[in-house]
Amino acid sequence: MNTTIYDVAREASVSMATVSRVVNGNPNVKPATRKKVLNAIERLGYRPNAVARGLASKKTTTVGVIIPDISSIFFAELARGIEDIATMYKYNMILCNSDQNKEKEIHLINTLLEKQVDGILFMGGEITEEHAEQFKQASVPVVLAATLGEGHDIPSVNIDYQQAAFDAIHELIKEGHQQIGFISGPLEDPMSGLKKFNGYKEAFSSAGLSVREEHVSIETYTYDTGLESAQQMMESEQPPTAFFASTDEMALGVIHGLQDKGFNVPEDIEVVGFDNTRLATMVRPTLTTVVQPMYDIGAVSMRLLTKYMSKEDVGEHIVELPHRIEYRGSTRS
Amino acid sequence: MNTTIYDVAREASVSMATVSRVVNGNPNVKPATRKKVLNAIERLGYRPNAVARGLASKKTTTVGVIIPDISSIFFAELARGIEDIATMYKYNMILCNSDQNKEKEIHLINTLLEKQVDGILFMGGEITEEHAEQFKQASVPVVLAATLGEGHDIPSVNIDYQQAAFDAIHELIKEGHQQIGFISGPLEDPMSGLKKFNGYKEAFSSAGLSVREEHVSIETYTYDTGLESAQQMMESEQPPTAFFASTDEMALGVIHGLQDKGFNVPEDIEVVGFDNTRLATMVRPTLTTVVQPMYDIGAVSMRLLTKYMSKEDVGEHIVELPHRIEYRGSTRS
DNA sequence: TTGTTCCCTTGAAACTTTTTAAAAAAACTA
DNA sequence: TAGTTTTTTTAAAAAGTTTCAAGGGAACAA
Repeated sequence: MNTTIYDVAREASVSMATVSRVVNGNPNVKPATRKKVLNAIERLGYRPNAVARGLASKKTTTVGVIIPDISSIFFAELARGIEDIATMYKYNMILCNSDQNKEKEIHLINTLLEKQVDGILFMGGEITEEHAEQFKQASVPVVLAATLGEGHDIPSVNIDYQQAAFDAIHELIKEGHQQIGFISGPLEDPMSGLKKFNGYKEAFSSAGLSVREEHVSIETYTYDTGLESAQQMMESEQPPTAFFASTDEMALGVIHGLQDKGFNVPEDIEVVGFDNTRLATMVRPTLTTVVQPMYDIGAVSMRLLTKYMSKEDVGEHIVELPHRIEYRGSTRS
Repeated sequence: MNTTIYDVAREASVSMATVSRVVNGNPNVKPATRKKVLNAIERLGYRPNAVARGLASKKTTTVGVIIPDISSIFFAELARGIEDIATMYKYNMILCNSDQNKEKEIHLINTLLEKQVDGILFMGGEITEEHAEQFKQASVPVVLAATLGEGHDIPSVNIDYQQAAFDAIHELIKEGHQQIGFISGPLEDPMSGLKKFNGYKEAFSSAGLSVREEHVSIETYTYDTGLESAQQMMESEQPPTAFFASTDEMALGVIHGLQDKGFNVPEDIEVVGFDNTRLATMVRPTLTTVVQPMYDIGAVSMRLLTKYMSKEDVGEHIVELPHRIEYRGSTRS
């Protein structure tokens, strides 16, 4: 049997309430008493029971984190940002993989609420009505990280994906490219898919160019897709002279697909990625990419959540972090 | 205020005990009563409070996972294996980053025990006396994943790192190499450092060769170190004709370092990595590497932990999973 | 038909460990 | 010495689980 606050109280001949005060650093304790209690704690090797504390105080100092896939380099980096800030504010995190599966997501939200987490940090694809409904009823704050909650007025931290994609494509067009391959996964993912595609289209139309359907690949967000799609597009009648990929991993695929077919990057064809994961410098040529500050998004969203949890005043609920383009070897400029 | 089991009891005009039985699937409840209770639960939108349940039952269905760095591609993959199995057995995981810092590790163990986790899955570098002491006093089972607990008799799941490194080096020697660069981080890390270095030395001595000091780089486990160390070694009087790197990330560094200096891989120089992370196929040439089944190590170790937690019989406490070499483009054979 | 036994359900109450509000005691001040 | 203030204690509350006992029938024997 573990020693409880009650044992400590007896050992120090005080009441449990006093022990509780000492443990929680409440200043209304006479120094002599505090010392007595501290000694007893030491002697008995007392370790407070956070579950009982949670029940009594209705605070668990634990947050729930729902993430599509922790083994993805992108989300892993985000998670690290989250955890660092959580630790800083003395929270622990229960981490759950959802695979962006709606059933799982809803189920996880419920599990986390049962466990009485003090807040939820959600990463995912689409936020449906049902999601929004769950969040509304949640009784604890919810923050979205790298996830768009458009039209649902849910606190979130993102960059402007459309603008970011626009900037990248715009830059390529400015360099003289007219045929630019767009390599992406499903558009149902608003952040990785739709927004970037919109940015792509916007850049084209604002330059008076029209999008060629055969230069748009909407498959899966994988290296292999990047590789295959790029090769396929190079077979088309009017092959692209540059590529934009939704993720760095896809961009690596594109580069290798091109190299395998004998093209030189960036001399023959330029390639731009998205995210600036560690992969970007682990490829030859190194990858020019749109910088999405993953770690910061995680950190900022967690910080936002801590504010909600301690009922601090929050300025803007919808945070948009800055983005930029990091020029490396896969482009000429 | 949330609805409690008490509210449900009143609504269904039964006692809390009966509600508890229904919620927990206890069969000793008349179907009619069960239905009444289920209806009441539905009507009130009752959601059991896992904290109260944890206090009463002394089980939290939560495990603690201590990991050096979740943003590392290697550990992220392991974590995914852990979480999948945890989910399968209805556990959640509290994930904590330790940065392999001993103070942090000890502190995290204590925090997790305070939170009354049902078990701990530990990943780290060295297991010191103090670690072993903590684990012994822990009152809940502890399993090491991809972490050596030599001499401490702690359950663990690993591959035979020394043998694996031996196999790789042995193979290179068999192909005629006599000068083989060894690129590693600190040897304090038993698994990534020491064991592999021992395998390297063993392979050399068993072939009657002697290790050249200038062909051994012990720096940090990073891409940049791989890159720089490889380049440096190529300057040495008798440059290596092959490289073995402790991690895939370092191996990528090696390959790019060599390529940047104008060497061809594998024609001029062969390179072998370790781990078989997703990186291995995201480089040109693709990377020949020792396969360490990260996902499986995570999954198996979590499964082992579930057995301990439910007091099942466990056969072998120290599990050693098989390894093999995956031949790809960075070697000639 | 009545009495006894046994099983199935159910409820009452104890228990889990801590926080916290209210009350009491102690210490200090004027 | 009365009045404050500070410190400490008492006891309730948090939301469940679990043990034990008892009620209600059913089945069976007499």
